[in-house]
This record gives sequence, C-alpha cells and structure tokens, in this order.
Amino acid sequence: MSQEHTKQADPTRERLLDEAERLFAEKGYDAVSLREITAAAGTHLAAVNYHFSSKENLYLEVFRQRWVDRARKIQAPLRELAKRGNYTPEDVVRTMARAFLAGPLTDQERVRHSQLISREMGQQSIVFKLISQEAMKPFIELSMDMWQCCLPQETDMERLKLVMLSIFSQVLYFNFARPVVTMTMDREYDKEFVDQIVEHITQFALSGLNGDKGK
Amino acid sequence: MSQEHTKQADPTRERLLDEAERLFAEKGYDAVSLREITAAAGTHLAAVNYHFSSKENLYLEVFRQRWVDRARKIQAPLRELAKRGNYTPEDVVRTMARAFLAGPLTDQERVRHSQLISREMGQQSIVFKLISQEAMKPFIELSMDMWQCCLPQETDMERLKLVMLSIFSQVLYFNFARPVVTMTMDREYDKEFVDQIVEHITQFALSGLNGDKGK
DNA sequence: GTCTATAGCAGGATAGAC
DNA sequence: GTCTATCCTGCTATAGAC
Repeated sequence: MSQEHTKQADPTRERLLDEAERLFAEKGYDAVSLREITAAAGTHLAAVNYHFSSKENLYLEVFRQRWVDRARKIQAPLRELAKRGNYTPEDVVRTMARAFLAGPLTDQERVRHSQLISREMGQQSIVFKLISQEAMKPFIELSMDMWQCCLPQETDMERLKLVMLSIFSQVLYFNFARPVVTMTMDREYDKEFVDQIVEHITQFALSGLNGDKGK
Repeated sequence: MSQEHTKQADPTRERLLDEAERLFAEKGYDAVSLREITAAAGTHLAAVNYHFSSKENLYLEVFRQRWVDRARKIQAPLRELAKRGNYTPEDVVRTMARAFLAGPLTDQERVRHSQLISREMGQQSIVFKLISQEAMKPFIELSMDMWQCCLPQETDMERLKLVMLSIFSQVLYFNFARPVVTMTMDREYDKEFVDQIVEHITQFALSGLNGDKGK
C-alpha cells in the first residue's frame, strides 16, 4: 500500500535500462561491459546484479521492457486505421511505411530500435523468439487481415507475406544502414528525404500487392 | 626464385582466414576469441600475431582477402551481361537479384557474406570504407550505367539510386534473416523458394524503375 | 538495501626457448 | 620461423562491510 503501484518507479533500474539499451544498440552485446553501462547510468557494478542478476538477463530485459514497447508504438497508427475501418490497400501500405520511418518515435529511438533488432535477426536466440511472438507475428497477422479486407479475394497469400517481408527489409535498412544511404544518395536524413523514402517504399509495396503479371 | 610466386600459398595463413571468416560471420567480432579461431584452424595463438599482428588486423584481412573476392564473384554475371550488351531493364534487374540470391556462391558462402556485411553496415568503420570503395560504389555505378542505357532519358537519377538501395536491402534481408523468413513463410530455402524470391524482388525493382505515377 | 572490494577467470599480446 | 609459457588487463559475479 505504501509502495504505490509496486511496479516501475525505481530510477536506478530505469537508468540502467536506458543506458544499456543505448550501448547495446550502438556496440552490440559483447562489445559492451557492465562497467561501461553502470558508469553511464551513474551507479556501480553491483547494482546490475541486484536488479537484473546478470548481464544476459539485463539484455533480455532491455527487449522486454523497452524494445517491445517501442514496437507497439510503431504499430499503433496501423491499429488505429484498422479500428477506423474504410481504408484502401494504399492507405495500409503508406501508414505502415510512415509508422516505421517517420512514426511516433524520435529519430534516435528509431535507429536504436532497428540496430537492436538487426543484431538479433540472423540467429535463433531467446530474444529473437520474444521479438517474433510479441511484435512480429501479431503485426504480420494484422497487416494480412487488413489487406485481405480490401483486396480481391483471389489474392495469393504467399505473395502478401513476401510483400510484408520486403517492407520489413526496406524499413530496417533505411533506418539502420544510414551510412550507406547517405553515401549513395548524398543526402541527409531530413524530413523531405524521409518523406521521399516513405513514398518510394509505399509504391514498391503497392505494385507488389497488385500482382506481377509475368513469368 | 625458389619460393614460387611468393604470394599466397601459406596454408596456415589460409586456414586462419577461413576459420576467422566463418566465426566472425556467425558470432561477430567481439564474441569470438583468437583462441577459438586458432583451435579451429589447428594452430596456436602466436600464429595470428605472426601472420596478422593483431586480432583487428585479422578481421580487416578477412574482408580484404575473402569478402571483396566474393563480392566480385557476385557481380560477375552482371558484368558479363554488360559486356554482351543488348539487354532490357528486366534483364539487368533479374540478373542482379539472381546473382545475390542464387549466384555463383554456395549457400553457406552467401549467408556468411551477408552476415559479415550486415554487421558493418550500421557504423562507419574502416571496414565499411573498404567495402564501400571496393564493392558497393563500383557496383552501383555499373548498375546505373546499364539502366541508363536502356531506360528513357528523362528517368530520375534519384529514383534509380533508391531502387538500388531497395534491392540491396531485400537481398541482404532474404539472405541473412532466414529465421524470420522461414518462420513467416513456413518454407525452407529450397531451389523453388529461392526462385520465387528472385522473381518477387525482380518485379518490385522493375515497378520501381518504371515510375511511380506519383502520390 | 547499497556499494566497496575482491575473487576467479578469459581475453589479447609477447618474450624467449627450440 | 614455430610454438610454449606467461604477462597483464579487463571481464562478470559475489561476499561482506556499512
């Protein structure tokens, strides 16, 4: 009773999660030491083991208590569109692309989010399973449902899924491979450029949805 | 004179490069120890410092003497098409997609290649500069030249570059994020599936080239 | 409950034997 | 030239002082 809501509200724990997320995203799990994290969070080594019991568990909690939340925020615009109803495939696609590239997150959050997931994408770790179950699967299912509502009945399910994966690949890439993108395009990530990328991906995905007519 | 071509041909050095490439690709730079690499190569710690002087330099040499070669092999089919002349944009795109996903490399090599580069893609390391200069830039330029030869003159250069980046993002993703792909599609990476992916990416890129008819 | 101090170990690098 | 044996740094985890 005197402890308020019991959950949350330990500031040291929160700062540890913040700094851990930032450093894990920037450098990767093995390249970061607990000393680095605790120093950045203005605390000491033992605090990690007190709050999280181990480095590995701290990493997992970063995903559980930060990453998954972010993923939900990204998905929010699409869920709202679903609730509102009355949308075209183009609406769905553009909302999705915009959510990932210019959505409710800050620029910094977006990059971190992509860096963290792209580090896990290639291997079948426990973190990967968490991400799949909590974020990717529900999102893919929602998107497929929305498309099926507004596309011709005979649309090929396999193609829809491939389109989803292609969208994922592009939003991930344009978020986390910024050095390549700025080098190739010779442009900074200002609002205008991001809008252009969103339109670019939208158009790709739409043509993917509308059929291949070929071979 | 008695030493043959002087270059190459030290088997220990070659084995070290092979095992280092494999392990760096699978686990990342920091997660791999020199002890692990040397044990796998059937040699001892000091051999690394003898041949490469440091772990960091071994990593760099993996890219210089393995990765860049692979990149050239991947690009070969497109260069042949360029030499042969007489191609359509569709030929260019399909050749490119096929080179990355079903080209001259073995399956294993392809995955390793993608894993290695996706680890470097996000940061501006010295390795990244090497990759950009030796592999990406020439490839992008070649592709742009080939497209410009067979597309209407007024085609927007910026759009061409975006299409290139989108192709990169997709081939990278479909190579290194196999767990996600197999989970989502519920399919193994057999020849039939890879063909399907190649066609999928080809069609995306083509529609990207042919214009958006905007907004 | 918090934090200092340290145990115990694995890492990269290297000196020096052969 | 090759490799063993060792150095020293930095890591995670924890015991125990306050």
